[in-house]
Amino acid sequence: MLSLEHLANNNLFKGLPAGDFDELASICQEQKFKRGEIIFHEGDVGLGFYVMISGMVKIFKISMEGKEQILHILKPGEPFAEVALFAGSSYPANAMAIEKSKVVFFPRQAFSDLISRRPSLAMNMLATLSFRLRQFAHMVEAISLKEVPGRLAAYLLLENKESKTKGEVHLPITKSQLASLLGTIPETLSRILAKMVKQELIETKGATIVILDDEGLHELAEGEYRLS
Amino acid sequence: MLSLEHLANNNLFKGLPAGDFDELASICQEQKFKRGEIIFHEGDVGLGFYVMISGMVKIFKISMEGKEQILHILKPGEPFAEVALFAGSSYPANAMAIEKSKVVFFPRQAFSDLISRRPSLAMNMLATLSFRLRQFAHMVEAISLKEVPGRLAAYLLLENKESKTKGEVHLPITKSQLASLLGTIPETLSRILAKMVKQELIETKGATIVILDDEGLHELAEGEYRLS
DNA sequence: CGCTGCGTTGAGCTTCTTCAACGATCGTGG
DNA sequence: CCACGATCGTTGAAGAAGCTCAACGCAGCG
Repeated sequence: MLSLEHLANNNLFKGLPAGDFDELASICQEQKFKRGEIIFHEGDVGLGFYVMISGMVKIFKISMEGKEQILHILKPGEPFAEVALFAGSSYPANAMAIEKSKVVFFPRQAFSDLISRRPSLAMNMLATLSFRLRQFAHMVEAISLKEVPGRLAAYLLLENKESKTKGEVHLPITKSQLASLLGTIPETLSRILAKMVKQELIETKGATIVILDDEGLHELAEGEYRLS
Repeated sequence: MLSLEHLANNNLFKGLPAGDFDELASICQEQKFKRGEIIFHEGDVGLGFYVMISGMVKIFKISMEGKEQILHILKPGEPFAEVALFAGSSYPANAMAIEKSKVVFFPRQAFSDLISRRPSLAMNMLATLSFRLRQFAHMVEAISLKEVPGRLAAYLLLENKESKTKGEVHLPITKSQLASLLGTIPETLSRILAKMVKQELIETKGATIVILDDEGLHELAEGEYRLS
């Protein structure tokens, strides 16, 4: 039996009767992954879904030529691979731990049973999926309609908004991974960071980025301005 | 009161007790839109969601410079704008009728009540959203990892698979709209179609495209081949 | 200490977009 | 029924953004 206190605060399980946690605990199992370990491949049969406990996981696609596009970076508390539960039965992308990670795995059938008995759980899951859809719509817009400087600016502003240290963004992932998340390659990202520094929009200290010109970044992100 | 026979066959409502249809009919309303009419704008408060009855609707984003990216093309039977029901309250993109269209509108609260009382409806909605997430993952992959010829080839093969007339694809939308759906512009699409014709992968007769080399298109779509 | 992965920079090239012009098609109103 | 305008589609030439390839510095870790 597994301690699921972490999960009680989780958005997905909010409002769930206490008794149900025991039932959940009896059907789920903890799994650990080392940095770089694959959790599942695209196309694998989806036997269940996961909730992050600690560490960090990336969901990504990879092309024939080896270029990678990260779809999500998952942090503690977030569920992933829920899609395989409700539509089709295979995972739509790959998942890899990008640091040592601990996750909880919920087998498909047992969870599906519970969800159909618990309207609040179903509603929470609907909210989760809807949120994901929003993120995806945003991602498609960014990749298709904005140039790399705009995407980077939007990313920095978003990270800054969610960070405690206003004005200083601590990149949670390597710059190579960030490039892949933004739909570009490390070389391009590096050049654009350099340009932003030269234009005094930001300063870089390794993995920390200091935001000097918040308004300038907003204009870049909105496409009102360019980094010529 | 509205006749909802069309909806009984709808995936979303499959398995719903007959009595619930009366309840649904009492809360929903029919709406008509002319070609080119806006159904809602991105950011509008989402008062409910829609199901297509007839016609065709596009969901799209638009950039500062006016470039458009189509996220979905909706055909009869498909629901849209469900996201606004469950997460946030605003529509995440714009919707426009691209032909004369009829839709049914379901107000938020009434539908939300019903869904929390009907597990099967909740499960169907989860399946719908999950399917959308898959589509989006696929779209991000295509736009980010494939070049335009690859995306076009993938589109043609998909349309052909879902069409009755094997080997002949009837484009359901204009080529300009198709360009926007594929994340490019009409000029580029036109040039690539011309190249594909020259390489005898396809033939074009207006809005009909004849597939001459199915395997060649597959190789293009998978990135194993290029249209040099 | 050396290896490996990360990050940076330069040069050249490919793909795609932009801008412009023009032909074809379609729907509509006279 | 024809004529007109609007939209759509095509093609050319030029330019820009980003990618590829290559080289190299650097840091962390075994």
